[in-house]
Amino acid sequence: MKRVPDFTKEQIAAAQYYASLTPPIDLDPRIASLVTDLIGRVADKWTMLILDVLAEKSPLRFSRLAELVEGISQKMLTQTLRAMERDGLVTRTVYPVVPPKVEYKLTDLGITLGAAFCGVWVWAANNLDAVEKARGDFDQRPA
Amino acid sequence: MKRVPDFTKEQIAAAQYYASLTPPIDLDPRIASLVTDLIGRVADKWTMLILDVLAEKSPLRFSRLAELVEGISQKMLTQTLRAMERDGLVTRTVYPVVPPKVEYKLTDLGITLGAAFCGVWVWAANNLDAVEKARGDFDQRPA
DNA sequence: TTCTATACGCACCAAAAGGAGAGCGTGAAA
DNA sequence: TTTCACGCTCTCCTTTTGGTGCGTATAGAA
Repeated sequence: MKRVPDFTKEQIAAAQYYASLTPPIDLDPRIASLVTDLIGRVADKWTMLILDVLAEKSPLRFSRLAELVEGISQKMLTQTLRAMERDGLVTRTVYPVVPPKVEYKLTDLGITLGAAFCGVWVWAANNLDAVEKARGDFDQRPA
Repeated sequence: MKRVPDFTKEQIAAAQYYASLTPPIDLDPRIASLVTDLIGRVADKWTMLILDVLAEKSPLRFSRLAELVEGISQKMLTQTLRAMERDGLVTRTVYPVVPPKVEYKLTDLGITLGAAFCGVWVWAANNLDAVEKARGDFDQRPA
């Protein structure tokens, strides 16, 4: 995630090769659309970022999360955490003390999703320069 | 992607184990924020779906893409394709014929991004039931 | 001559996302 | 007695997103 695991280029290449060679298994279109929906839900900026900080440090209280997830508003934090809880990605534990104390923690499901996203973080970190260059070239181009 | 490659549970587990054990490499925060932005750009519903169909079939003309990416409007298709082109994920080739013919094709960069997202598709396909169950349980819970 | 196919750009509008800020309950500290 | 901490919720309000429909250029077919 923000910590980039040291997959070697060989490992990444192998994974890509693997994916490219695998014969397509076409899913039941009903399932495919459910998967698509789920991806839409889960491939969300704030979800990814929260997943990231919770993967690094867990459990975390609400206010601590608000500090660590840079730029998130209270509203979005609450909203996203609720959705993640509903999807079974985090647990929410309320301690009946005053002032209130609530702890958030990744479930096993959440951890595996974090691992799955890891590939995208790695890609982004590795290809940042390429993307920036592409953008520069594109913007330079005549209309 | 929509075709689910047959990673075994063991391979996925290995990848997760790998990611969990890797010591954190904290990035330059400036880079981290760029990566975050890039993720936000790229982890978009339509981008992922377009990436998906282009990974399966390429090159594709605009109107063919519009048919294959279910539910996308012309406007969103144009917009997303332009952004992807700018980011260096697809190439756009215009044939000066009439009626116009334009072909879109993934670049190498686009292909590797598709491979990176593959993990998320696999996760979604594998954990669809778990998520649905979690949602059911959550919705059943008393307020 | 009229019609069609193609890949858009543009203007308009409705809906949704998301930010800012106020309020709330309560026990302990000052 | 006032203040503060914490984790929210609720109410505005602005910004963004995204859909719809119309216009356009032009060679060839009918």
